[in-house]
Amino acid sequence: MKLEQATIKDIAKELNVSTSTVSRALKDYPGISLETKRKVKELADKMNYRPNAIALSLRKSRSYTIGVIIPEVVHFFFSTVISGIEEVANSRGYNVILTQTNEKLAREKTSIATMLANQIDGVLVSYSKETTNFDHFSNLLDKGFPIVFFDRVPEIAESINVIVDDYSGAYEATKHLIQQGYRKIVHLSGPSNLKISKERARGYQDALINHGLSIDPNLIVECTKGTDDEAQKIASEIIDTYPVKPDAFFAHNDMAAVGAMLACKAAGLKVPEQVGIVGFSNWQFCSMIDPSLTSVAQPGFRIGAKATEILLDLIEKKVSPDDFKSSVVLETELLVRKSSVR
Amino acid sequence: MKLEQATIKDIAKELNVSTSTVSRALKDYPGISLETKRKVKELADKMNYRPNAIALSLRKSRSYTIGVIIPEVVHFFFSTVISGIEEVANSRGYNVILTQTNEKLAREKTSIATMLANQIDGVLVSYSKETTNFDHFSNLLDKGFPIVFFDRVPEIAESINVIVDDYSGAYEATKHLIQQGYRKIVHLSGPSNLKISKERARGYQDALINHGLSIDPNLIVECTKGTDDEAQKIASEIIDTYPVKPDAFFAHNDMAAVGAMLACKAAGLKVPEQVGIVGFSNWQFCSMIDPSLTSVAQPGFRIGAKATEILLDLIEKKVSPDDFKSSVVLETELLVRKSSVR
DNA sequence: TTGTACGCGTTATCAC
DNA sequence: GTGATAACGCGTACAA
Repeated sequence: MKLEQATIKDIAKELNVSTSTVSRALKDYPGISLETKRKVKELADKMNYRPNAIALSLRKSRSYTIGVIIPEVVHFFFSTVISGIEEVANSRGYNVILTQTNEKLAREKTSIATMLANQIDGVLVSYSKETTNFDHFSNLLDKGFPIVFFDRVPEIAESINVIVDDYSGAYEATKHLIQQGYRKIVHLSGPSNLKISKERARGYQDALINHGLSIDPNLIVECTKGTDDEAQKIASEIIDTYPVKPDAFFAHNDMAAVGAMLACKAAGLKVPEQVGIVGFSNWQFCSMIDPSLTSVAQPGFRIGAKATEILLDLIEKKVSPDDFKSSVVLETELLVRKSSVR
Repeated sequence: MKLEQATIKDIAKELNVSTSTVSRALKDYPGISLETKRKVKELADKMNYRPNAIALSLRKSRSYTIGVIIPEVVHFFFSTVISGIEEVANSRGYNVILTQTNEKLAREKTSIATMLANQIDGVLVSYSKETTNFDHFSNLLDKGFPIVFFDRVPEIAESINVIVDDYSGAYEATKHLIQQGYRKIVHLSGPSNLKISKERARGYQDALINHGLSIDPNLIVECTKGTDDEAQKIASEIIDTYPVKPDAFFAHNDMAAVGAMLACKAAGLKVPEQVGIVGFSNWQFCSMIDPSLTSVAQPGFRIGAKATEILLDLIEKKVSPDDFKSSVVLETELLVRKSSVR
């Protein structure tokens, strides 16, 4: 159990020098004889000495650890973001400590608390669906604690945000459907308290208007859960009961798009001949399903990487919070596949 | 930046008592007057005091943090495992620090090293595809450092392993194909240095033999990368060039199964009428593709949860390593869908 | 009932 | 060129 890691003290004792000498020798400080330096380094190597990061943290009040708070790990987009975070943090010598909130506000708060107790240097956050009040974040921001939000970002003045251009992603997707000749386009939207949902809906609406189509409020339906089952039910109902049959679905995520596709198949509607479908996020399965699903790709890895770079720069004072008055926006990319081309 | 967290010292000064008194009052130690206790707690509350976990770690040489080393985060199975780990660790008051190796041995070694420097109490490992030598783990095990392996486990005596019953999962999958009347069953296997690959291949072979079929070595093909592209190429080649046409594919993972499915479609073969297909892992997309994919479900969440329970029990000395002479094996479940039923 | 002193591992500061 | 000491925040054996 006890790892019995060698300490600077052990080396000092063995060599009959002081701990300070050892410390300096190891760090190539000036004013240490080459001879001593050599001996110390040699022994350190032999004893497999590794500085105790905890002791360093205590001394410097810096842990070289950042926290990550996300709603869910089992999620293609978020896991991709984590991958980007991991990559950058690792290459810059930081550890990543992770918690998922499972979309619970309470969990979000306790996570922050324990992370702070662990002296993390900063935190990356995508908040839970339950979160509507941001005091637990603003308190920290006011004290100058480094926080970078990504994807799900609060609409408060002090926050530093990294997001994708949901508006233009949705705009391009809708425009694509229109250009393919679809006219009655349903939008399966996300939870309306999330800014990303609003932006996607706005992009959808503007695309319609700019192409001379009118907005039919009946064709905008909220899918709160975002699962394929839920979307399938909703889409089936629209197909069965609406007087004017829709000829396309633009879903706020890929699961919902699949739900719509299944509903079409069940109703005997051919995709893409009769109904066009576009999703959002470009999950792995998009290219595997039949017909393959057109989707708006979000650069998850880059979001994670960018957010981490900013956070670490903040921590290391290479940039100031004032440099981020407006959100950092990364571009989406529409990947056209079979589900929307006729 | 500086969070200026209140310390025990601040409270002591404010109240004109010693730090030890404060410490004891906060922990309800005997021999503290109710009055003092009340005052201390009140002020601690007011100052929003949180014990500094780093200082505690240093003092107790216990960090209440466990490390997790996995090949990839963007992976349905592994992210599910992480979720299970997170859940249990969190509920028992431990932090989780995460690194992905991207299947690189070098990364695996440095990860372990930095985690140790951070005084983690134990580590959960699923090793990289490059790892063939386990000295960097056995060294630690020999010193009694708690490690629990999951999914990809080393075949060394001292290791504590949590795995799924790959053998029986593969056996059942193959048996199912046979019972559905398929006879020329191809096995798209995984990298042969992974034990899980060997076990799955063994289950496949035993099922054939026990049902009176012979094993054709030509029908066992290794897919090292495990991507759908790779599998598609391999499957196409088999379909095109083999004298005896295969009528089923049992793949070591779902991606490969999808590759096989695409290859069949490209060759004009109907699934499941002419060719049956079964995958492994039950990724989310299995139910979304058409035809839906029969797959062997691995209880990822439970693997993560179980491995973490064991690790924490080891750390807290509730169990001894000797209690785990043999691997902990969790059962798989064959989820029959359309791709294998005619 | 409370305070003093020390140690966990490291480094900055001052002294020799 | 090297050593002694204090400090980071906390818990605890020992004193009072």
